[in-house]
Amino acid sequence: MKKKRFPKREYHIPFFDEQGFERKFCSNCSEYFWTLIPDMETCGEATSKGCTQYTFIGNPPTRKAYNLHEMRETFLSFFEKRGHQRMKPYPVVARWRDDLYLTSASIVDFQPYVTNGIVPAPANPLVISQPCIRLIDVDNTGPTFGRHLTFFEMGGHHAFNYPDKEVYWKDQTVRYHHEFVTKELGIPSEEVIYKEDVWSGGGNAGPDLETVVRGLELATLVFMKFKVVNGKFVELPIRTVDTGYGIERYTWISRGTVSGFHAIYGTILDKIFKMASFGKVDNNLLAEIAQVSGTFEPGESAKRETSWKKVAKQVGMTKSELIKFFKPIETAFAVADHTKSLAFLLAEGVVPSNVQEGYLTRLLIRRTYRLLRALAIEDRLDDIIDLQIRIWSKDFPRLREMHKEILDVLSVEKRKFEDTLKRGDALVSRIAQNLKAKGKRKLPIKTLVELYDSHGLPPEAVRESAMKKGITVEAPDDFYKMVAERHLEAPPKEELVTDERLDLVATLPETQLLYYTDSHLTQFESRVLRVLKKNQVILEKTIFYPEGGGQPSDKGSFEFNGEKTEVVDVQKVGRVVIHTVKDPVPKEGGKIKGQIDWDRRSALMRAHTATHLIMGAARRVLGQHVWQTGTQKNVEQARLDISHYQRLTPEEVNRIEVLANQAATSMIPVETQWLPRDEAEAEFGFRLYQGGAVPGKEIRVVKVGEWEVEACAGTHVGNTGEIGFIKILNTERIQDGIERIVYSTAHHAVQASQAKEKLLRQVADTLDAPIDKLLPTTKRLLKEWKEMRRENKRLIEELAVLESGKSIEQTAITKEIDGTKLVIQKYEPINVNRMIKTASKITKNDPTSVALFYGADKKTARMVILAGGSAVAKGVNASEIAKEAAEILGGGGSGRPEFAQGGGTRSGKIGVALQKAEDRLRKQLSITPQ
RNA sequence: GGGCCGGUAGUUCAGUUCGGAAUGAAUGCCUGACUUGCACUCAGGAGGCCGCGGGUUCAAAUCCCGCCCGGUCCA
Repeated sequence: MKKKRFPKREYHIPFFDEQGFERKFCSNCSEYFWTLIPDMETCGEATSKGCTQYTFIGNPPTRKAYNLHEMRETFLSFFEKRGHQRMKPYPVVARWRDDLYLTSASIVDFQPYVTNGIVPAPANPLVISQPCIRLIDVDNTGPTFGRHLTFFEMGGHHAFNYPDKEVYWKDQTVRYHHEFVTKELGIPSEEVIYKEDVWSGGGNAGPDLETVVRGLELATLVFMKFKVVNGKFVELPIRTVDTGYGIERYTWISRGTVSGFHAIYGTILDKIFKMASFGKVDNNLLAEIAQVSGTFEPGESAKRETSWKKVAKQVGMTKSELIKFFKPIETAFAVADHTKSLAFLLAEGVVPSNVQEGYLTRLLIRRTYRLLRALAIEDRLDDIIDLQIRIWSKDFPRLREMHKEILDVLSVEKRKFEDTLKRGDALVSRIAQNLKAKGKRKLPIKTLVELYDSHGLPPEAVRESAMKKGITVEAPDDFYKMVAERHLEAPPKEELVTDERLDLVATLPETQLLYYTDSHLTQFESRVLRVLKKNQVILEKTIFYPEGGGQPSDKGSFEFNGEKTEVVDVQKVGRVVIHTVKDPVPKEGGKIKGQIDWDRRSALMRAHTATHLIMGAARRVLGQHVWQTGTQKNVEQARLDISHYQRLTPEEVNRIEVLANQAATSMIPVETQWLPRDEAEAEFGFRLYQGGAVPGKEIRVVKVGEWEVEACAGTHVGNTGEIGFIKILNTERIQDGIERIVYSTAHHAVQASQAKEKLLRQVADTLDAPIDKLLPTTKRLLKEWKEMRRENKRLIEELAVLESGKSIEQTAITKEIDGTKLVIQKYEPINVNRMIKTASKITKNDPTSVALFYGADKKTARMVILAGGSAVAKGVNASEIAKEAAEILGGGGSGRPEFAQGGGTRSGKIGVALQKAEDRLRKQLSITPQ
């Protein structure tokens, strides 16, 4: 595949000519780059293709050494002094976006509304140091000595160039960067290389320059100017300067330490080393490896192997020597990084679960746990997280605020994983035991895949357990591909529903939304603007709320020209509200008088506001990690799904219910207002986005006093007092980490309580006990029932003993057939259990006997045949007898030679069946030579 | 949101493929023997709505459908 390239002119800026930069072609990696050194042959980046090595280890090019805090501050104030407004960092969880879970770059903060022009930039130009999490680099964190991290800060200075307002573009961007690294940091100009590249992501693209110093890429200067449409580049109206300065990498290069982790995590890394009892690490050797670590190819395991070999050769070690030395260090590196990611994720209130960012977090926790286990310090996870919180909360105080919750969530999650591993160990042991019993020594690949997919056991864990039982485990290279294949059978269906009505309404004016002007309007008049197919009516204005935000649409009626029609559904398409009506349909241009079903609407409004109250209550009871993950309001009941890391206890539910009702009876006014997006975010924070990402320039903020503030498009009561009464009916676990709360309001809540009371009364009536004695009565009945059952069992046993003795001879027909005693006995009413027990006793007492017991009523006939040991030895086969005799009864039968049963519906034929059984028995005895 | 695995004695699990006695196993518990006592060992015993509700069948822990609960993988 040929690499997409932009022509030279996209990169050729006046600054390069002014300074004497020349464009060169790297003979090694075939990339173009700009440099001040005329005879430079390779690009100067320490890539896996081996263009060069790192030359800053032990020899930093900057004027002084910075720590992370200093480097961030230096970066921010440098740009602040040059006209950029400093922005506060956004959360690492991108709640304002529905296309991303985590903040992976500084530009993410301003997408899509700023970059597509819907919302003006909060400042222009601006500068920010944005904490980012990139789990895509999880495998490369460690082996590349700090080049890859799951957690890093991206320094970004951004400029948004509008058609009518140019801020700055390529030339100035490069000038800023160059000034920063040379003047501010003191790196000599000729040490700075600018590599040409093509950037694309998130549907946008543009040329970019990677800046490289002494082998290490430090920043990427992206000039976002295209939109990718069907694989082609289309010019964007707004051109965005999107720069990414790796604050950690600048810190590293300024210190010249043996790894980036040493530069960023100094004391934390020391402590991890100490916990893992590393002793003295040979830093000279480590530095040697670090210098060539650019060779390390990010990516899958096959490439990794060759990378190890290459690195080993360069430092003059064998591969296994290298691994033995470096593997634990690499693991400690990854631990330092991952635990920082975790601290930030959990501080944002992410709850580990099996969905969305919760799942990513769970994977990271489990991975970290395994790394710690490899170092034999899995019990120190808390201590390390604690260190991270202490160190970084100086710059990010939220970490400190969430300290307790972070550790709580972590301990629950850790316990869950330990349980999984313990269960897994037992399971693998049993499987291994079975394999050994069958004389096998290898675990089948299929089992290995299933253990991972169904039980969450990675191959290493399986190997560990299986080895103890002497079973070997080999994981194929394409193991995870095989896991993926198991999921291929049901490919996720991709539905791309484009509403064709969007085109139809595009030319129409925006519908005036009267339900926002006054949510308590019940009637209105409007002109009919347009009538579409299928009775779809568009008005100038409406009080009908269209379905959205978990709130169903209003219903009601239109009156026009003395006629009346029913409104059955209301949807919002684009900026227009579409009412679906029954017949008759009003005419375009005519007037209608509309009325909504107020009982329905007011119930929905109460439910919606109640949802906000419960949300506020849940957060107060359970903690700051509680977020809304879904909601649905209906007239009779509503539900709210929230993130929480444990099952809700009945006590917690009661407390939530009490708090929510207190909020309701406190008569809190509900205020709604439209605010510019950035203003709303600034005032209320990202907690606004409970219902997920909200589109648009202005967002509607619904504020219930100090209780709860959310961005919400729904209709609400004017005062919480209107809700009256909230009753939580039920809670259930939707996913791991997501609890659903179901509730009703006002008279629906009363009705729901009454329904439960009715049930209770019915139970009481059935048991003929008063309600307040229900519990002891039920307990007593259950106890008695158990006793009776036991007594019944005992009696059958006792009866069997008695009957199998002398007494049976008085009632049963006994026949002597060739030394075998056939005992035929009738049991009515049919009691199979009793037949079996008695027959069993008889054949045990007298092994020469065969018991043929039967019973029949109007509907069915049953037979039980048991043969004693010596009868079986003579050739008696009860199973055959049962089968043949039961056929006559129109049913079937089977069993073993000494025990069988059968039956059928033709109970009238029982006599014939018995005869058949006896015939068969005679035959069995006669054909056996004796 | 989709897939997979599981729910049987207080606990950990066999048994479900192919319907036919839960003589279930281990451990824990109780009683007794041994012992100064404990532990060990031995003998005996108690302990099961086979997750819930339907269906099929002469017969369901087992097959089918629905639900509940837990685990896990993927997006």
